[in-house]
Amino acid sequence: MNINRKKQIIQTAAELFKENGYNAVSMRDLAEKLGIKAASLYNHIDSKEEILAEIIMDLAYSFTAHMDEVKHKKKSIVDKLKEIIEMYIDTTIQKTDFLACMNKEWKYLGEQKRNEYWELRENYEKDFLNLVAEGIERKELKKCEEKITAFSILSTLRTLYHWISKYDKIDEKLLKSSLQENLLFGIVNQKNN
Amino acid sequence: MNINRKKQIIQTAAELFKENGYNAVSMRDLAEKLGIKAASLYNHIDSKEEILAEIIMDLAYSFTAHMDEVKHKKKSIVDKLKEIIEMYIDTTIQKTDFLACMNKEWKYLGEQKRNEYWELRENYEKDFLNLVAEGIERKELKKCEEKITAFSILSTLRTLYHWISKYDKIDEKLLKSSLQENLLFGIVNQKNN
DNA sequence: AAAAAATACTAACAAGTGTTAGTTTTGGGA
DNA sequence: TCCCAAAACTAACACTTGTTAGTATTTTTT
Repeated sequence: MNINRKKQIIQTAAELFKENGYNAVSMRDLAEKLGIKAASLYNHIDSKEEILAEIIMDLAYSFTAHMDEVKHKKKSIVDKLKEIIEMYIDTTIQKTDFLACMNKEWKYLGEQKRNEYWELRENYEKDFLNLVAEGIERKELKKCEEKITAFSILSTLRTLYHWISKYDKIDEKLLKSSLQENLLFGIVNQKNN
Repeated sequence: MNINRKKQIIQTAAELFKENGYNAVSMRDLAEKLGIKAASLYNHIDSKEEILAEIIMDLAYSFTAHMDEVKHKKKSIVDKLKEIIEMYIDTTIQKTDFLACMNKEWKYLGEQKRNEYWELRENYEKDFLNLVAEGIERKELKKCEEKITAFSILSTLRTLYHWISKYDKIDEKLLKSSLQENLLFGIVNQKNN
């Protein structure tokens, strides 16, 4: 069992799932893109569902790990938020297909993995929410509806893959600084008011 | 042919599509939720694809219509953006299921409708982008990467349905003002810097 | 070069898909 | 009450789905 072949299958599956959605991609589609027959896939993987789990779960854990790392750092809340944004952008650029699958196809994980994933996701959101709340307490952030604020930033980050795959050339630094500026400081020129 | 029955089918389909995705919902699933057999659906609709088109196309045109209306108004850019945000929130609240289908299932429209939809969507984005660009010109908005800014706001609006269906009680006014504040003026308390 | 292991293949399965044809039931207007 | 259209039904179709069994081929190890 060649592990590289398995990785290749998963990578190819991620591309297809991102483009067409998990349910619209058949094992025969996947096999064809790899130049083999569908049945041959089963020498390397157990099921279609397993492929999706392989795509999603590691990535989900890496987000959790990063959040756990950041939240205990001795930094301002604004800097923590910046770091989270930066990490999300990095991951989106480096693992576009995997991230797209995670954020739009997780519903099709088998029940067990889906629950596991969901817990990670909920905790990530809670941690994010807590950061916002703490930022308000410390008066680093304006008073605001924490849930709405958290949602709005996470929405942008989670769908970033959509825009990134539209353009083939991305100025990573520009993207990071622009997004941080927009999400944290807004877009209205307040000097003129 | 009772037109109310057709509307009922489309509404029920929208709920299912939003929840499980177009491809994961079979005509038998849809029929069952309506208390009939799958074949009976075809007394009211021509195909599964038609249902999706009925869900999406009207809504897409209403967004285009609203944008056409707003962009020629004599208002500040900030107020135009506020109005667009407000309209998006209204629609998300009133037609949650339809909007969810539009924003996450449009890929499964038949080729013709898909192209038609795509054009509307691209034009909407272009108009939005132009508003941002004009705002910068007029110095109402800060200098920024217009594309990134436009993307970031539209992302939030497009995935709002996701959050709204999580909570059953929404303070509409609060949601509108909070989101406008966050998206346009940012979240960082700049008085303290 | 022989043996073993990995990976491809063909063929087929049971179940599920959207849809059609033909028939029965339902319900409101003459 | 009879009629007719609307809308439900049963049965079946052709096709696609994920997956398995069994076999051939290729690659690696000895």
